[in-house]
Amino acid sequence: MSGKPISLKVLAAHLGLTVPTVSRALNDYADISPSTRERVKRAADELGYRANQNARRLSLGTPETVGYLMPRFSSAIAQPFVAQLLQGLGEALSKRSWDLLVTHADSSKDELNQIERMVRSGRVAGLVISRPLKNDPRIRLIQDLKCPFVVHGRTASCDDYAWYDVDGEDAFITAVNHLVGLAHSRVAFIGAPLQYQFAQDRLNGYQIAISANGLDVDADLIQIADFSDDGGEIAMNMLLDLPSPPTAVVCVSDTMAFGAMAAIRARGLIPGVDVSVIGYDGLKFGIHSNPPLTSMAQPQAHAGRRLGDMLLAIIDGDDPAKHQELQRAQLLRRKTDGPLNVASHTTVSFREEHT
Amino acid sequence: MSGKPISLKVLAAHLGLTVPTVSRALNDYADISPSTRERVKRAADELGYRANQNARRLSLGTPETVGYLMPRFSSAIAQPFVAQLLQGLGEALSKRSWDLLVTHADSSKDELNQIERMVRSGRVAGLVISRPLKNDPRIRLIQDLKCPFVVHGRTASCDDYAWYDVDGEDAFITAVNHLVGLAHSRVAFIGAPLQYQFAQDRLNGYQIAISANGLDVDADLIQIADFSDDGGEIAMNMLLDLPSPPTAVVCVSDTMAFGAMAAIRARGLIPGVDVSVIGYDGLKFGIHSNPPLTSMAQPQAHAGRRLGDMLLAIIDGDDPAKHQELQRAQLLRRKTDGPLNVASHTTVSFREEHT
DNA sequence: TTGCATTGCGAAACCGCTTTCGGATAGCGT
DNA sequence: ACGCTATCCGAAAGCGGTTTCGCAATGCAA
Repeated sequence: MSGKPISLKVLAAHLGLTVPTVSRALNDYADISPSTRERVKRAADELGYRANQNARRLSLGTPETVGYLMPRFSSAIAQPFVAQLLQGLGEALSKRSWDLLVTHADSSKDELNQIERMVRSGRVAGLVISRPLKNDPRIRLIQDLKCPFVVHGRTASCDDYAWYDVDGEDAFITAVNHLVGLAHSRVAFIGAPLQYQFAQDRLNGYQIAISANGLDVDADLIQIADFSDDGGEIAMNMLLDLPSPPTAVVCVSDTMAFGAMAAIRARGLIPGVDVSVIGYDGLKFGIHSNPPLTSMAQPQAHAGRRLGDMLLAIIDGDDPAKHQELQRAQLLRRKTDGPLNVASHTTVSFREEHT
Repeated sequence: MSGKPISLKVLAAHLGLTVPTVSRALNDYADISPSTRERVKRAADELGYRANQNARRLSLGTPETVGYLMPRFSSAIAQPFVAQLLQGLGEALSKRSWDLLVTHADSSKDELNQIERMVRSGRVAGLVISRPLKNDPRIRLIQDLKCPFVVHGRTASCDDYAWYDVDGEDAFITAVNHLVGLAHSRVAFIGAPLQYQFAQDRLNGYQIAISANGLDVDADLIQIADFSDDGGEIAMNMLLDLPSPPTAVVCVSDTMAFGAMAAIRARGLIPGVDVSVIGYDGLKFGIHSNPPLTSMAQPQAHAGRRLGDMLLAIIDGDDPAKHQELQRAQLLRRKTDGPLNVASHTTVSFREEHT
């Protein structure tokens, strides 16, 4: 079980057979007698033979590997989903013993170069990308390269490729409806730059739900900021400085929601009492925030598994357009969604009159 | 720039040269005239030639790839460091355009099988593993396989291989000293199962510091639990149920500390006021916990970079034993380390007298 | 016994690239 | 004119597998 890898050649010599025969025996070809097939397999086991994958893949013409491009984060806090996604992806791929290659790029340009190299050099048979922009250059490039891929998320036009996404529009309708049901009428939105499609989808859901509930879509209540906790904090401060501040806010991510809560607490207000907050991601950490964050939850490991399965199917020849999955997010109630607090509402109005 | 990859053969035909000549031109061999070398490189650029890596690696005899084994987590909350570590690893490897393979195993047995397959099949030229046990079977296996590797962490005897670790003993001495400096005399320890070397190291630091400060090492104040937030909560409850509970506690991870804080708050006590808490990891999220968690911080991306550099050096032939790095953790003060609170101390004593 | 299909394996070619080796051409001195 | 050394490139072999093809040995029927 130790030492240097053993090649097919020495295995064959050991058995008194030729290399191709042993190869076919191991791969269950019909033209090898059952007896020698068994003999070969037993010997392979005993010697601990493992086919050299570089040779095998060269011959097969496929790398049996897919690549994952780690998203470039503005804030380190946003990364917890990566490990779970990778785990799910790995599970799906390991069913066929494919490999998972992970890369990270510092700039968008780097990223495009990396993609081009990975596929043209035959390193990967498919790609998974996360968090696409509305019009994502990576997708165009990968399509040009005719490389199978799946997108974790969607772009503005997403009819001709495979994707797995959580329905952000639906989730924000759910979130807003929930808050309106708690008697809130001034519900704000804290979003990320709209170049990200997910940011746009969630904003759409927000606006749809606001209108559907007979409320006004007040542009002041829509704050777009950096996709980070700091961004959330800044956005929330803008909202609280409004003449007529919101009594509830929905945020495009838990991370931004954490920042928003910091801003709320900094003014002596209590998230979930004075201002309700709903995040998005359902991070486990939310249990430990102050107070525990209500959020729209989504299963990341499941996303990884689905993405892996879809990609393999497409590599096998499936039509990518047939593989489009929209998952619904679940409202995960913790402690930051509360009924409209009339007292703090008037306090706010009071403050408003004196500024 | 599009379509199917272009092979060396068609490049050569395009140039009216032979395959080996083109290959050597691209690889800067001296026996190729500068003029044809330039001509070849220009043509390669224009046609977007990329050497097929499977072929190249087969010929070279090295996969130019290293593998990372994702740790198996008892709790999904424990994963945030993975993304940063991978990012750092990727950076180090990309300097030589090596690849990073990531795998995940469900069981320890699976993990050993995966390791064995990865190295014997020539998929990776080296391995990185995280969080070793005191006597980790993975390390023995990898050594048997004669595969270069680096460990993120250490085992009980760690003289003969390469590792990068944060000095947990030192960190806990720092943490305990800090708390004692705040007048705490009953400082507890919340730890993970001692099969993990890091858990042992941190416990050692705790015990050393307690003794060095002239305090008694009280076995009741040492709680070992599952390495998760729930574990931390259970452990803290045990401590608070003690006849004479601690006024401060150090935890082997931020995650466990979050759980501990939940237990503290559940009793109407305030972390950092009634009971001080110091975590370990310095997670960004700690800013948003209730209250913000004081922690022993360590830079994970830096760890990844160093691990990558070390592994490459070892693959190049360096003596693994020469590559052993101990990083110091920094005390990151936030809000859970406070001076001994006499009021709550007596409250506790009061409670104690009446049970 | 001959004839014919089956069975079971070896021979050869190939995947795309690298590297060693040898030979043709050019450049130089004499 | 000759020989000699450099210079530059082509020929061939090899990395470790897979796959197509063909042939020898066996089985069976006639």
